[in-house]
Amino acid sequence: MNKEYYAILQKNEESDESTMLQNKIWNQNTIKNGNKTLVLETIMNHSPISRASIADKTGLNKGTVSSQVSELLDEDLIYEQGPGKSSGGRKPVILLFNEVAGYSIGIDIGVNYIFGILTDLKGNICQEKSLTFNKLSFDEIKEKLFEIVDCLITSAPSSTYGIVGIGIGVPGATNKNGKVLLAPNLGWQNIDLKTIVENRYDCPVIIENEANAGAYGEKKFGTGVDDIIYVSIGVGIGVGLILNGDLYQGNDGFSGEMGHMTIQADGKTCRCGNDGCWELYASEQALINKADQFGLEMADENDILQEMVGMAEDGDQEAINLFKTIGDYMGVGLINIINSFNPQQVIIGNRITAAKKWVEQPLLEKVNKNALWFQQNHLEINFSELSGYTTALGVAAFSTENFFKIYKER
Amino acid sequence: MNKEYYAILQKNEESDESTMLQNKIWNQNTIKNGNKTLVLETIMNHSPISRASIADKTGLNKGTVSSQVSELLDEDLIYEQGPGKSSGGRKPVILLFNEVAGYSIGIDIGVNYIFGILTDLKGNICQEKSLTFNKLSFDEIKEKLFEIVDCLITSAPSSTYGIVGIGIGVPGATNKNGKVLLAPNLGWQNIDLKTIVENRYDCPVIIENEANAGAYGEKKFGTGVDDIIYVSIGVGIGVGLILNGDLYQGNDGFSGEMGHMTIQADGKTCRCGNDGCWELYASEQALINKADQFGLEMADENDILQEMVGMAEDGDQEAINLFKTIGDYMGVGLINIINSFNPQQVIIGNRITAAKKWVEQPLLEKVNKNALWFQQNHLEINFSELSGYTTALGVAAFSTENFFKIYKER
DNA sequence: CTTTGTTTGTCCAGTGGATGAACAAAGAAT
DNA sequence: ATTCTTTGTTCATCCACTGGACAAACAAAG
Repeated sequence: MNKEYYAILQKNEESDESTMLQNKIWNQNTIKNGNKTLVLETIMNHSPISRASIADKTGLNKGTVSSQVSELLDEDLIYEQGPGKSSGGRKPVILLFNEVAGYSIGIDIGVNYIFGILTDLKGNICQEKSLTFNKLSFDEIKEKLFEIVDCLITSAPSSTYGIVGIGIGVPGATNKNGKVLLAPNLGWQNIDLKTIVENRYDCPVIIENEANAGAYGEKKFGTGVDDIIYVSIGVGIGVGLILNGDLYQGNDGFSGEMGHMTIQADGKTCRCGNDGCWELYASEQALINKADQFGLEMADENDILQEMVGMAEDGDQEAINLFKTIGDYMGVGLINIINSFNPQQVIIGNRITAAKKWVEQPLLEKVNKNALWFQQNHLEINFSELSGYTTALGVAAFSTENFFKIYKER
Repeated sequence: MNKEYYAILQKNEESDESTMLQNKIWNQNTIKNGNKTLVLETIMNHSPISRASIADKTGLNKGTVSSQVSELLDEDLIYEQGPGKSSGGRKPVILLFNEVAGYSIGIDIGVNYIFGILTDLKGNICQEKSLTFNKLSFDEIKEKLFEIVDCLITSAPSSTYGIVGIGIGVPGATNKNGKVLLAPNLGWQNIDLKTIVENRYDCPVIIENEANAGAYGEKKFGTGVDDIIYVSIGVGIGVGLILNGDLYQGNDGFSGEMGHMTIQADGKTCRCGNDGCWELYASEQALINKADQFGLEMADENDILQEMVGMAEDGDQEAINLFKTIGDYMGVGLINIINSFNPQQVIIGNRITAAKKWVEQPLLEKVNKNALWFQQNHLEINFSELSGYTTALGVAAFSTENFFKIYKER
């Protein structure tokens, strides 16, 4: 099987040499766009705010701010709310970010569901739509996907910029060109999803791994710190890395495959060919492997977690102990992550959050006891609070960000 | 012992809140400095080069290039070599980077040695000086350090900018303010090395962890790819991370403590308190722990590696097998690193390179067999070829870079 | 109600840097 | 010897920011 994958991925070599990046030169345009972006960001982050306060906060000249604000008003990215409270002089004119100047679509494709949201430019959810399925082919899933996107597009209010982008998160490895190289749990291999979707809809499309999207979502809508590790634990384990404030994707886009990190060198062999992989001990796989001990040998793999949570809720001590063991092993992998990255925040997301009640304590105890002391100084370990929305919000935010990036570089 | 460390590090909390970064505004000065730097970098990377070629390559206007070149000549950062070969018209004037306009000092402080180099602005080594010692106090080491720096400064030819900076690499955890928080093998705790050195010499001082410095050295003087993991294996294991072309230091500067990554969850307990740490199996510690089996129980810890290498050289099968086992375990940790970071290059450095002959094959086999296939597509695994110079070159390059950074922001 | 001082936002001449075109110098090709 | 190329400088022009002047709007004090 591995050889097969290798062949698929080899085929996928694309000559990236063409991207010989032109050294960026600096001219009046650079400075104008830079300052315009600065003004826009100041308004986004500090509204309600007046022209005078922007000048004060950024250090820009009042005249400069005035002219940039005037252009932003023309472009409908901001609007004037009216006079604010005076502080002893002329009343300021309050400026606000016009978050409904455009809309973004975020799609989370799971193993047995598709979940889509429509957000405004600030990330507020305006509409959501989901459906579940079971073992569909790619073409069938594609139809479902189109159905959801169509529905979300239709529901979007009319706006200056319309749908600024579609972001799609998938449970698998994606490359920088928007191809899904491998999504084992969906049975996808080497699918050029970006092109397929872009051909149907007339807007930029971004394809991203589910854990990376989740990490970005947590960065955008969480506490906003700069070094965040998002650990997505479901049937497998994927990790999204926000380092120095940016998503780190790796040389080919395959970073964060920490489910296949060895934590038990002489342990059982994983389907990936390695021994003692973390996800054998700390993901749903650990539950699935013990399913028969709980009389669940006939259940669908996708249901076992829920069944076990039910049993634990009912006080089944064996189920609770199994969760405790899993929490302990989760801790082992998290220690590796913490010692490697010295992050400010580790966020655990995806389906395992359903078992938070039983895994959290053992996990925290393990980390607390065994991670290097100085790593724990400014460290937070949380379970995701965006619940099922993390991935969809993340990819939607990706698309919005991309829209502004294009705007900035114009 | 851990509690003790904790206290030390707790005390070290400094209010970083003051660093409320003023949003950077864009004005004519930004654009001028930006273009000037662009011209300088083009000359550094593509010399010999003429004004016309610079304009061509960068996209800048010929007039702009001319005026920037004129300033750079005034500042002595470049010089005119004379006329070059004509390609059918007027002969170009060849410009070259003036690498001897200043000098940088790089110091590598090891467990039982200090090694210092003097480099020009391009990183060419002009002078080196080293000495070894055994179990000295900090104050004694400090004196030795000053002695070496004094000697290097004296040996520097006179130049426009003189000594542009001193970089020091230490085997321990450093924070962003140049304090050595913890260097267990030197017995140092919470030492403000940067201030101490800066008070004696009138130039910027940079303190960096030895593995981070090594990573930077490999980036600067190696193939120059963007995602490099430098694995420094000596008595412990430290890792330096170059991600997206920049050093990643972590939230507090403690990234890369992968020596304490669990690879055997039920393994032996490490001095750090965790179980099954990588460095117990894949560093000199694995040798030291078996020293008595080879009749080396009386040897100094620092000499055991060399002794064992000698035995292996002489064909001692048991020693060779031990190295093979270590190579195999090195592979286990490298797999974790590769699956986590999807790097382009992994470089193994520090003392273990002495055993390359025996550890390399087992290591490569292990990685080849057990790392995810698609991670191996564009992956290189090398042993450092800068040998003992890696760390010193890295910190010297840090200092040079810092000089140019200050120059740019001026 | 009037006066005074403050705050907000606009306007405009001035400054600094990039640009394009013209130009001179120097050399190759025919 | 003539023509075409290439290189590097000069200069008028353009463009964005800056600082200061200014008017409008307002609060507070008398």
